[in-house]
Amino acid sequence: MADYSKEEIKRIEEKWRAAWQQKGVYKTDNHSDKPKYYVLDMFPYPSGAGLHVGHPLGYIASDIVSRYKRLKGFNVLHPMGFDAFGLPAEQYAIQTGQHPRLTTEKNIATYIEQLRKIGFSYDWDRKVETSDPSYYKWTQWIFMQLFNAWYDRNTNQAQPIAQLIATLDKQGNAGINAVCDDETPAISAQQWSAFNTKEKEDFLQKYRIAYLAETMVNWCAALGTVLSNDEVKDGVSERGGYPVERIKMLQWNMRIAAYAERLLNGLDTIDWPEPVKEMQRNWIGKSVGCELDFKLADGTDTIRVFTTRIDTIYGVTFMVIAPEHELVDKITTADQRKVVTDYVEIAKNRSERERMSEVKRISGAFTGAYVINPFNNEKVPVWIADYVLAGYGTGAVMAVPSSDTRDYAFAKHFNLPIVDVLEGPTSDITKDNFEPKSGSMINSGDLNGLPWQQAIEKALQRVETLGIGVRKVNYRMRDAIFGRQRYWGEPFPVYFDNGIPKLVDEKDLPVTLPEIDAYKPTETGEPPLGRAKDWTYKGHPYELTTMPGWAGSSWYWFRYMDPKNEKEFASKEALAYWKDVDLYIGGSEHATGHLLYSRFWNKVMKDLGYVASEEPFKKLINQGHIQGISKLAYRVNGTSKFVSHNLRKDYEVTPLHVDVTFVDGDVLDVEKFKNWRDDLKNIELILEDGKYICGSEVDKMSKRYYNVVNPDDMVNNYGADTLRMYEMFLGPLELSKPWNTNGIDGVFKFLRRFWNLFHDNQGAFRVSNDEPTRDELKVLHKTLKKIEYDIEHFSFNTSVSEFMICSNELSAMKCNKRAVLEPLLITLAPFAPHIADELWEKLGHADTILNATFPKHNEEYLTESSFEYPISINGKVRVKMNFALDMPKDDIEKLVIASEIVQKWTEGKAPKKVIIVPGKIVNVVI
RNA sequence: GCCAAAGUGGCGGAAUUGGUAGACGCGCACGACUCAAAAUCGUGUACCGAAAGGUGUGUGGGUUCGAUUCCCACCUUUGGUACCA
Repeated sequence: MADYSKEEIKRIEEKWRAAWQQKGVYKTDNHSDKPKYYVLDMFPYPSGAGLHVGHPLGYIASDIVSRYKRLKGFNVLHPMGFDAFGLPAEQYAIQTGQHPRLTTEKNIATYIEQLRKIGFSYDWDRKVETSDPSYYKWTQWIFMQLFNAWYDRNTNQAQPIAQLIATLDKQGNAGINAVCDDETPAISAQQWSAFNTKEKEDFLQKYRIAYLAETMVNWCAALGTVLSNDEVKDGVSERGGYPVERIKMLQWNMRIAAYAERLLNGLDTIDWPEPVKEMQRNWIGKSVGCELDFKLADGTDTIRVFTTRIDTIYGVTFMVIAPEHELVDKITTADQRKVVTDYVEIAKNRSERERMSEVKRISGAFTGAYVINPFNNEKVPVWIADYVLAGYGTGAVMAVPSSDTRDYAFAKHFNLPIVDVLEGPTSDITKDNFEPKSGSMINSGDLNGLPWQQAIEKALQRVETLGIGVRKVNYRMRDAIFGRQRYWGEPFPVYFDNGIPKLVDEKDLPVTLPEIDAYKPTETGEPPLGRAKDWTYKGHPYELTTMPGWAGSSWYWFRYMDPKNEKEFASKEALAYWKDVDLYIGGSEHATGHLLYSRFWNKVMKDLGYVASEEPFKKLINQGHIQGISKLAYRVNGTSKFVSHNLRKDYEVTPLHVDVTFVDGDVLDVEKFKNWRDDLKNIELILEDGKYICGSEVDKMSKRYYNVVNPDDMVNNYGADTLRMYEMFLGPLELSKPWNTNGIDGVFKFLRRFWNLFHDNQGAFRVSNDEPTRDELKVLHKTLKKIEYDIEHFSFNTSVSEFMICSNELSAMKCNKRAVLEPLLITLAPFAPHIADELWEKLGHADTILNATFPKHNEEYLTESSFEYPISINGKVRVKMNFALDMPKDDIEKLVIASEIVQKWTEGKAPKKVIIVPGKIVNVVI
């Protein structure tokens, strides 16, 4: 006899997971007549804490879509792998000496077992691990392609470096329109050929997409490595929260800025959440304007500024240059020298963090120099201030205090003149409604009277005619730093021959990580790889930094297409068949990191002819985060006493995170708590009503807060099917929400009720072959329609509701008919695969339900001949009346007006108006 | 500060194009079964009111026969961003 009991669930679920594995039902073929569908999850970093209930949220959703698409006749690729290089394993290695590979492998094994228990339809034969040499061989290979490429603005794509060299041989760099370093000089073919090997390579580095350069980097001393901009949050490292400072260093970089415009335009072609697109747009930060020269009043030099508001040039009352600007020293006058030097010194030593926390503080110094405004020949003073950044534009701005809030604040603070140049209702900077992009020009010579947009164009033309500047587009996005002074990452396929960086031969890939004695920098401050003994290539030293975490994840979706290929990163056929990812599910925290870098690498690989699509991920969905509910106990400061939640106001207390497994509701299990740690053995508790009540707060689910809920426990208690459906039932996929198990019983009961539809009171399987009634068919087809609609719209919480409604209705009808239950079971299979295959087998099918066909709903069963109209009076529903759907409006109106209830409200008078919306509503206006 | 998303019962949430607000589930209450409890099943459950009725989707206004849905202003929460000229 088979109840849907705890024991039976365990038996069923294990039975099917074993059967699926043994039969290889999730193996995906690269050859098929069926249309392809590629569903991808953002692969996890395998942390030591294991999977918590938040991780599977997106995986369950993608698994439902995968299974649904398969039932719909698609050949579905649904792989999983691991982003296995990363800092935590290395930090652990530094502390314990344990090789990060061992930690990582152990964690991956845990993850796989946890994932297996939830019944995902991953094709594990396609698993990738970024730290596996057979994988990072190809990460290195792609790096080599990037090293051997430059960006040609004429064709607007990356080109082989050999082609650039050929041009340099022939004509120097004249006529080359490339994205390259700013200070790249113009050279002739003669100069080029006169270069020695080192000079040639140094010159090429200014063009390569992967290149070495002295750049300002975010140096994190505590982690002993540099970090990319997206790894730094609020001046501290995103992982660990250590301070970060800006220093100059020779580093590997990626010329992602070359792709700024294409990365921006591509956003309009992909189906991604608008907030993510917006974040990428902001990150790219395009601004259109011009650069123009201001001559110094003494005629010695010119200072070039970048502005987007050339229309306001008559309002320029001073100029500001960055403290790091190259002309600071030169133009500063003798009597201002001390002030300026002092200021530069302070600005230099202010850490990034201080600068950020002191955004509101206004500081600066006058250089003593003046420049001439080329439009009106007026003399304006030149200041230095750290609100002007050296790295953006030209590091100099023409200050217009009447239309820029920062310039305004600066002018107010130092008592500098302000000249209004815009006139309009929102053009006054002293008013709250100030809007810089509004109004028409005043006090602006021949620009007077023009709206600001037209004034920009006219002023631009004048700049061009005078030959003092050019139109210019600037991007906020910088090139990405690509090296890390760490051990646990991909080694570069690069060695140094007399200081010249060279690529290893392709046949010598992969360059594997050498074994070292300790996972920290050398005594001389070199990266950990400096410890490797005899680690050379043909007698030359290797590059000692490793690639950043995002290297391996910037192309992994291609590897899944053909994961075992030893000759190519993926075969041409596999790439041609799978093309790109149809659905990508993951967290929005990757908006400006992984998702941008992946688009970048994809575009380079497309330019070089390796892949076909311009964009890697056609549709993206951000799943929300499941937060943890932390439990708090309150230690009375300086004592070994803990006070219960509601009494804590009377004491000075420090909250302590308590392991959530010690707490039932709000009540602390005192014994477990005391036995938790040695320092808690002898504590004294101040109770309320004889209990210790804990406080709660919502935190990230993390080991650190002792609030992690493990999916294994949920699977043991309720089964994987219940866990899967419950996570979907919690609410919309995109929403973040704290984990609580309050509603899980409801989902469990639903599955049992569903099971019971197939069984009699004694638990015997009993399904009848009788013809279903029209009502039963209506329930069935209504459900089929709704479930299909919901899956197509990624609204899984409402599908679970619909299943519940359907099973409630069929239970009430005591329907156990095969013709109804069988199609219903197929629609449930993507959500609850274990119970589905079990019942499918009991229905007499030899093959798994995965190979069934998703049933089509039939509108015929859903059409009604009549409708129960809500009759509202002045918009409030008062009564319901049933009318045939084809009844003429006039007849409905007569019957409604004549009805007792309406008569009561109208008091016999004729209503002002009667609105009848067929099939929807009747509204009587009185 | 700026950009984006979101505010609906005791709780999670539903309402697909402007058309019955609160589906579904949890919780709670009552009832059945039971010596009893658990489990299970059934009934009820936005708020005020005995009822008639009234009030209700963050707040205030507007458009409309009709607004959770559209428009304007504001408040709150969450995420992103940090002087980008």
